[in-house]
Amino acid sequence: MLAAKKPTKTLILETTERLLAEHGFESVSLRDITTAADVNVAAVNYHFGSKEKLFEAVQCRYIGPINAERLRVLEELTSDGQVATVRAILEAFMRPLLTVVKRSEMSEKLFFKLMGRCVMDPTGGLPEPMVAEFKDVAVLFTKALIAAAPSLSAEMVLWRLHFTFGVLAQTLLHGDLLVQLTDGACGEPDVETQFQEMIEFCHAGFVSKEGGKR
Amino acid sequence: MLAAKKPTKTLILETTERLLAEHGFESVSLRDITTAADVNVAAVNYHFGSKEKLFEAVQCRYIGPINAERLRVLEELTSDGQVATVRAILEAFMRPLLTVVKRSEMSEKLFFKLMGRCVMDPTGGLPEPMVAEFKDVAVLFTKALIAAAPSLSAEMVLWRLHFTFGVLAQTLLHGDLLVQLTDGACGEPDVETQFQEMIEFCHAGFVSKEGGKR
DNA sequence: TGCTATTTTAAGCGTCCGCTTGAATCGTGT
DNA sequence: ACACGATTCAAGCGGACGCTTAAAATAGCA
Repeated sequence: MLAAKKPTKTLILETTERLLAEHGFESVSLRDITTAADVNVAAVNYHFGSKEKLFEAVQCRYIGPINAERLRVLEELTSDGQVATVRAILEAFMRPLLTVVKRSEMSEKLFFKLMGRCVMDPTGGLPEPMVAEFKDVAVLFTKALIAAAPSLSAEMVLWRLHFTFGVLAQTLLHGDLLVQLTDGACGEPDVETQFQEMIEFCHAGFVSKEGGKR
Repeated sequence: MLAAKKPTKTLILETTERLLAEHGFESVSLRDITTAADVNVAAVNYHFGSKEKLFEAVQCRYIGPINAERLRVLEELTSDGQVATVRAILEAFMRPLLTVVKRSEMSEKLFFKLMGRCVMDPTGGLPEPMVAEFKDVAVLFTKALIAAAPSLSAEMVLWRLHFTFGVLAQTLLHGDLLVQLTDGACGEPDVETQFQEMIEFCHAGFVSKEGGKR
C-alpha cells in the first residue's frame, strides 16, 4: 500500500471539484459525489454541514488565491505611480489563472472548467465574500484600464472589459470544444499559447479606435 | 373580455420561454411551468409528450430562423464570387439575432438570455437537428473568414471565431449585468449600439496582426 | 487494556421530481 | 338533444433528492 489513504474530507472535496468541473453545479447530486468518492452520504453533512457549504468550499478554494494574485500583480504594475499598459493589465487579470493552476494538483483542463463554472454556472451566485472580492478586483482593474486608455470613455472601458470577461469565460469553459469539434484541425495549443492568443485578441479589441458613443 | 384566451399549448410554450430565460434549463421544473401558466401538470405531457420535448420546442423555435437568416445574409455577401470583409461577415453572424427578436413577441432582454442559455446552458446539449445546423453555419462562416483574412492561418481564424462566440454569449447572457453592477454608470445602451460595440471589439481582435503561431 | 471523542455506517424521514391514469368537462357536428 | 373526439382535471405512482438519526466502528490516549 504505497498511496496513503486520503482523509474523507479531502476525498469529498476533490471528488466534488472533479464532478462540478465535468457536469456543472446544477446537475451534481450529493449521491453522485458520495458514490464517486466511495464514502457514506452522511459524511458530507458531517464534514461540511450541507451540500451548499460543500459547494462554497469548492468555490472559495481557488478563487480567493486567484483574485489575491490579480491584485498583487496589478499593484506591482502601478506601484510607483506609473501608468501600466492595457496589455500588462489584461495579463495581470488573466495570468493568475495559470499561476494558481500550477500550484494546484488539478489538471489544467478540469481546473479551467471549474473556474469557468464558478463564475458562470451557479443560479444562486457565488458566496457573498467571493462576490465582494470580485467587486474589489473589478473596481481596481477598471480604474487602471481607464488610466491606461485615456482616449476611451469610462463607459467604453466597462463594456470592453465586459467583452473580455466573455472571451475568458468561453476559453475556460469551452477551451476543449474547438479542438474536438474540428478533430484537432485548430491545433492543440498549450495553455500558455492559448492565453497569449486570448490576450492579443482582447488587447486589440480594447484599444480599437473605432466605436464609442455615437 | 378583450384579450382572447390563448390556447393552452401556446400558454405553456411562452411561459416556458420566460422561465427558462430567467432561471436556466437546469432549474426549471414542470411544476414551476404549470403553476406559472396556471394549467394542469398533465397538460404538458398531453401537448408536448415530455418535459424534454417541450424544451426542445423552445430551443428550436427561434434558433432555426436565426441560423437560416445567418446563412441567407452570408450567401448574399459572397454571391457573385466576391470576397466579403471580416466586418461584414461578423455582422452577418450577429445581426440575425436582432432581426429575429424584432419579429418575435418577446422582450429583447428575455430573448437574448434565452438564446444565450440555449447555446451555453443545457447539460445534454441542443437537439440533434440544431447541432447539425450550427455545424453548417460554423463551417460556412469559417470558410468565409479564412478567405476574408488571408494573412491569418486557418487555426488562428478558428480560435478568434471561438473568442467571438465568447463575446456574443457574454453579451446575450449577461448584457444586463454590467448595467446593474455599475448602477447605470456604463450607460444603458440600446441593443443596436451594444451590437455595434460588440462587432467593433471582435473585428479589431480578429484582424490584429500580432499573435499567431510562435 | 479501558475510556472517551471522533468518525463512519445503514436506514429512513419528508419533499419534490417527471409522468401516468381514469374520470370529468368541453366543443362541435349531426 | 345526442354522441363523440379533444381537452382538462385531481390524484397518485415510483424514484431521486437533501438531510437526519442512532448505533457501530475507529482512533488516540490513560
